Amino acid sequence: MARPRTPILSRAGVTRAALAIIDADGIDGLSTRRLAEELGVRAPSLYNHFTGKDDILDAVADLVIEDVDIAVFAARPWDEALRVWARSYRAALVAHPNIVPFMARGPGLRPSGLRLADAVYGALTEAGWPRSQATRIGAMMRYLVTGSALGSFARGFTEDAAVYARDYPHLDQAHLLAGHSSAVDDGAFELGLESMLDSLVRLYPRVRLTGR
Amino acid sequence: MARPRTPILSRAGVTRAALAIIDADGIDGLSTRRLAEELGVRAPSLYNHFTGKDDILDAVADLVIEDVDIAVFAARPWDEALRVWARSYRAALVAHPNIVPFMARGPGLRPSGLRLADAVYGALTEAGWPRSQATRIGAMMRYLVTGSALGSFARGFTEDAAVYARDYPHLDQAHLLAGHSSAVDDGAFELGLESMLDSLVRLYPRVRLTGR
DNA sequence: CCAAAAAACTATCGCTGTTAGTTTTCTCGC
DNA sequence: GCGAGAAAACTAACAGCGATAGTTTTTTGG
Repeated sequence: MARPRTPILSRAGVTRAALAIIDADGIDGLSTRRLAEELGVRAPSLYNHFTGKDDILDAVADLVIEDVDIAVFAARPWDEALRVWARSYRAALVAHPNIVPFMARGPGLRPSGLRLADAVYGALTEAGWPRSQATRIGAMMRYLVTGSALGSFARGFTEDAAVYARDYPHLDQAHLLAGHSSAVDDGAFELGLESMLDSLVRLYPRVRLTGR
Repeated sequence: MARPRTPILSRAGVTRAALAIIDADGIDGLSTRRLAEELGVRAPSLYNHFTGKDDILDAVADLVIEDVDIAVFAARPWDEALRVWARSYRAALVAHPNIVPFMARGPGLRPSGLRLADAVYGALTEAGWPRSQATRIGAMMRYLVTGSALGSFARGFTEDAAVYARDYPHLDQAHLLAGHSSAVDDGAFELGLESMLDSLVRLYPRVRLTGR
């Protein structure tokens, strides 16, 4: 087959198919050949639409981030908006957990990531936060969101509980139930989120417009 | 060469060499052949000491985590110990940033990771925190530490500032200087750490021994 | 209408992690 | 002290990976 009358591939279609594979089989399940096959095409054809695999993964990351609610910054006070935004950010990542390690690794210059940073920073400075603090706050919340989306704490405790109990006396059944892992991540995220917001609200009057 | 009179490889030696490669060239720079060459050996010999590449990476992760100070939990009050531990945890990761994405990805059952979890959980419950809260607190702090160690926020803004300025009006020079990135990460981490500790100290009297 | 770009292809490259099977050396039980 | 078996290196090889070069056909634009 040479060039078809109507194109088989498109960036959007390839990106959606890649996300579906990643959701189903993890990031290692995505190979260019597998992706191409799913799309009824041979692997090198992908290079007519993407510069390489990283380009595809960047597009997938952007697709996931598009679901984050940044409009809330225009509609609510800064603290309330931060809460809504952080929860929506986390929800978008948790919906596609297998892509998170890639997003955590190569952060840089994806358009939707920059849109996120710009929205948070703009809203905070507009509310009167000093610029340096606004940067820190955005970064701090990002750490919590990505950290909890990686879901790193409780996962892995799935095996036989007795194995651990012998060597690590304080870790008991509560930790070891695989079913509890997402509840732990949820609770830890909410605890962190409210702790941060609490401190920020308390800090706000002292810092507003004073340039720190 | 068949079996040598004195073994060339050891788990510790391979692990150290692997960490050195990762520190120098990132996680993608580590291949079994490259690692073997560095050790004066052929790649398959590694499989006499490790079950596979993941086994090597697990060992590297353990090696890095060994530097985290968990003894402090026996010597200081819980809140002060948490602060020291979190900073030491972060410092250990920041010293080897290239391994962090791997550690964030596969968290599970590495011995030193479990030792960490056990120490935090034990110290907090001993101080009177309810078990469920102790779990959440440990996870929450882990999110902050790993998130900030990924250093994901400011990195990537290294290119020409003008490119961004056009599309993202709120992101200005302050963000774009590559040299500022680690300062941002430091500041955001400290802000998050103190926010969390502040809230926990405030929560403590209400929650102690009451079972939440 | 023709040249150039676009979008598919085949063939292939070098690299990866890993396995199989071989050889030699060390270690341990009798 | 010796024989069996484990241990630790090796060579050879496999399948799969991302990516490139070059080909063919179709669409598009001046």
